[in-house]
Amino acid sequence: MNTKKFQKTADLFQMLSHPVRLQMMDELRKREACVCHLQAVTGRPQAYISQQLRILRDADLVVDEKDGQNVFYHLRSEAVRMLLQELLGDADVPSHPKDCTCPFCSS
Amino acid sequence: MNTKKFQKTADLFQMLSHPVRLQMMDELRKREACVCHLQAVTGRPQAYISQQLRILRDADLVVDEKDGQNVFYHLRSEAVRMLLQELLGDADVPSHPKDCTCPFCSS
DNA sequence: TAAATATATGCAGAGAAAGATATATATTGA
DNA sequence: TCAATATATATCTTTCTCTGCATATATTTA
Repeated sequence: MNTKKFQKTADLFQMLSHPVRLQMMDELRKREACVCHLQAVTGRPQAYISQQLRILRDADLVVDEKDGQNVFYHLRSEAVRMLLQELLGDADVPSHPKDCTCPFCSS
Repeated sequence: MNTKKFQKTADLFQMLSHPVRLQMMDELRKREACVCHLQAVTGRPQAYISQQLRILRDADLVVDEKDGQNVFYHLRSEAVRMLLQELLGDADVPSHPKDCTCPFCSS
């Protein structure tokens, strides 16, 4: 059935139709980031970020990579990166929130 | 606030995260189409199609143009057309359902 | 003019899905 | 042990989706 093709595409759009997930992915296209960084950037609690990351991981939109204490996430799909590029414009420089203790922010 | 940028983009994705609306837009990128054509293509009742078209119209994704008895819709945003191109592939030839009485199908 | 057709719109209700929040526990590494 | 993270669960609220039905309007045709 052709319906499946549209359903699959609709599911992808569903993943992306979420302001916080979008903000997280926008941050991720600047540079890989750990949970605490995304916490600081979005102002959301850790459990919330973890939940959204799991949703993104289950949808194959991000990949995680453990490095010592931290788990760093980065975008997986080049197509999604291009989508974000088209709709959000060029990637900004990475945020540098004061209340983030990740290696990037504390250095 | 930056939140608005993500919200706006999320709203666009929300519009697109709907299989029937996607199917309708997929048909529209092949050729302009009237309500009855989209009815035949999707197998949905007229009121349903009109409702979804209004949602798409309110989101500036489609434009309507009256021609005699029929109202023809076409895609408005080139960016959305490119999105569909990227995610759904090349546009197919227009559908030609038997139970459609529109000028294109009855000729 | 009367009837048929195409379309738009509104409303109501039911069910499903999504979102936010809080909490508790487990794992792992420094 | 502490800090970072993952995961599970529960609840509450909101939004979406679909359907059905009724109606209004404009246009075309008989």
